[in-house]
Amino acid sequence: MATPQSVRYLNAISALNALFRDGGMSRADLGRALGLNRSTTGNIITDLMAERLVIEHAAAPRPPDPPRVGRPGIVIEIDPAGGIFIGAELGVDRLTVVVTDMMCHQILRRSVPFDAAGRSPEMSVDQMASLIRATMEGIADRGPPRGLCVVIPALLEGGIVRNALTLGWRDVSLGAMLRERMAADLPILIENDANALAVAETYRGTSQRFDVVAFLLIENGVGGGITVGGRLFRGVHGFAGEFGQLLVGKGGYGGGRQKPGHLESYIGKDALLGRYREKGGPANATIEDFLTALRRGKRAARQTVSVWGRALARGLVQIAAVLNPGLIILGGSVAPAFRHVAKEVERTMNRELLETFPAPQIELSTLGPDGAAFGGACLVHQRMFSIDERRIAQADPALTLLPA
Amino acid sequence: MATPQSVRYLNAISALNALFRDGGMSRADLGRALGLNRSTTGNIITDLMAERLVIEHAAAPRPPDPPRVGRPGIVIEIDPAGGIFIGAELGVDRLTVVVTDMMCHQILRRSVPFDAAGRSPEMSVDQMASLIRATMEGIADRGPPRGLCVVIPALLEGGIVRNALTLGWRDVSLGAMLRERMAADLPILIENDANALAVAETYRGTSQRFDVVAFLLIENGVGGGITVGGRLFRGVHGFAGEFGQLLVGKGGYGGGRQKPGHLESYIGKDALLGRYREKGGPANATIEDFLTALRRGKRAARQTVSVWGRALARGLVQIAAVLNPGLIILGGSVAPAFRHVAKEVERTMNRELLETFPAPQIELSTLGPDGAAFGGACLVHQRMFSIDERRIAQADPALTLLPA
DNA sequence: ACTAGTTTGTTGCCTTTGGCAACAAAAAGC
DNA sequence: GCTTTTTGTTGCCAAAGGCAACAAACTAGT
Repeated sequence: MATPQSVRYLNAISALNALFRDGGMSRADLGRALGLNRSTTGNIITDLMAERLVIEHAAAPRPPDPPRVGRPGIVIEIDPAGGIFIGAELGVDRLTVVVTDMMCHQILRRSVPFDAAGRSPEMSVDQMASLIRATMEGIADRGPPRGLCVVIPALLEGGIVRNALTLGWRDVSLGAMLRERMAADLPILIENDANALAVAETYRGTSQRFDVVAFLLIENGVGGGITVGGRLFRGVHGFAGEFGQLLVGKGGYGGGRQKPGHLESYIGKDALLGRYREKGGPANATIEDFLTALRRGKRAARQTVSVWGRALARGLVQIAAVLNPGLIILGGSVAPAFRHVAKEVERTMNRELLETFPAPQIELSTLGPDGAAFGGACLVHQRMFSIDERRIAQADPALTLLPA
Repeated sequence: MATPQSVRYLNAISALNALFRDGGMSRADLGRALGLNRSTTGNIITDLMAERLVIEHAAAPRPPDPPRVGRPGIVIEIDPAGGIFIGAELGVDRLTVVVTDMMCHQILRRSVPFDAAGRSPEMSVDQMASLIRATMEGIADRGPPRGLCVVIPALLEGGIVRNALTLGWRDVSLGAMLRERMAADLPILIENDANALAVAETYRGTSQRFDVVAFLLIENGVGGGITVGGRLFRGVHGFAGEFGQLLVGKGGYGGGRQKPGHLESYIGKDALLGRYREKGGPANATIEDFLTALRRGKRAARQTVSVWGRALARGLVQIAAVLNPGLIILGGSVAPAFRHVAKEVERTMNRELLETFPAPQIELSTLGPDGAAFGGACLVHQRMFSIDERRIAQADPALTLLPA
């Protein structure tokens, strides 16, 4: 169902996105960009200002690079103090909170060491909640929190942690636990780490160069996320993009927890280091040691990375064949090894794919260790800037977020 | 940009879809289903009747099963004579045309033998065009043609046939050729056969039981199509779902054209029959012969299908891991072999996928040899019943299709 | 310095759309 | 036959966008 009010909602969201994407501009320019009348645009801006979503740029900057004739417009921009978005990552050994402003620029981060194995889920969530609260203190001037997204390395199903191998959690009602501990009107999302990173990447390269992008996260385990038009593709149960389960052979080097044949057991950290040892690498080498050895051209590392690259290429071919993405981004602590096999991997992909089939571009993630938490903030931001089908059906003119 | 007229467009499309999905009903019932006022619903129906899209059911049927008190409503339904949709398949050895009514029910089909190898693309398209024209004769009483979709076993890119191995076509501007030969105002689509079959399946089981469905087409080559919410997922270049390129091993039984390791070279018809011969099957066995031998429990066939099933299972695992579909449908002339390995395949999938990962349901396609052409008709139908973003931006109140 | 020309933001009026209330019509139940 | 219930239609209202007009603010040229 749509009502005359739905039109305003749709146009307001479009206006907000145009300002987010293309930066501040005058009402007249915005109207032209959206194909709306100046008067209509003016009304929309009035509404958005009432919601503290946009603001008139105080000191109108005087240098119009191509000198434009006529009365200069008042620049409208996303209100930097219109609110904040909070992303929080609950990792195996670290809690990280990232706060972004309305432009989704990071304005604050906190990170503390953490030992998931040593405490119950309840205690972990308590610690996370107090870290979030502590982080929010002192930035009340940036406006109200518009939402929170907790990111966790786990298979999720509707706010419930089905299985978090690295944390040792099973069937934990994380959503309900967070709801109890946070303000009642705060929208709360929960997301898988690979998915959050995938969204973070589309926010980084704001250009959104490709409609379909796959993100491959290579740590101990191997996960992934798929974005279509910048939004997550989740599959029926939310498990799409679990690339670790791709079959790339019959064996693998998993340490028992991983299934033989899985991409995970070929290119994951455990597998890589296991094979490294086998080839003569030091017994207790870390991934950083391995990468250093690679840069120095050590033989054991070179041999190891070559096998690693072949398995990776096979996995990437599978992803390309199914999704036809424009870009595949590699992330996680193991991903930097790709530099040393890039040419080989690309050659393999072009060989294995049909000649008429365009192979995707492969890139390394440029996100740092806060990437997942930042992705969480992006997800809440995205939610606010996206059209909510349910809102179209309402005659409610308020543009505020729905409760989670 | 949205205007007050966009609201009418959105609501009219919703009404049309409700009538298509749930069958005829009164204005009052429709209004309740959509959450719209009775008066608004009445206005929308007036508009739709003017477009010959819906009609008042002539003889109001008198048996209200749960006897309802009050004035009985006039049943509104999709106008069966409101127009026709044409799907046409250009196969290797057959031309098929299927015509459906506004409810997307097949009302006519024609199929003639054809020899693609023996003639130029121009001649082939000529023959197809005259078959379509001949089919349309004599059904003018069903209303105007609302669109045509030509289905072809090829890699397509924006109306251009990039590569049709089985037809021997390369870089043929099929779209332009059809445009020349058909009425200027007829919307024309061109689609890959596997994609058309995928859409046909979602139209068959109108229930649309799952949001994400993968269709695997197993003929000589192996292709596929992916639907999300009933609509095709195409990837950046329109090549998503090219499952034939999945890597399931190192060898395979391709006849030179197929690449080693590809799913295609393991489970395609050529590969299957090649392996069948190797295991002692008759030298010139057809796929039908093979399936008969299977039903009769012949040893060579049983051994062959067992290997075939293992490769298939590996391919299905890849699809499940990437897409997390609720259902994978197997189609094509080789698909019936699945019955003999169903249990084994499902066991393998459950073994290879993580326990928390829900394996998709696997089913055999129930579409007959006209399935692809029918899918073409479905695609045009779907196009008319879907919201066109471009239309929202227009203040044009007419609901007719855009030119292709 | 001054005028002409251009662009901006706002205001009033019109059209389209959906919601609401009222009404006659048509059926069931008593 | 009368009451009750439901349907489809008809005015009237509010909300939204388009259009035209206007004052304001700035550039360019004289």
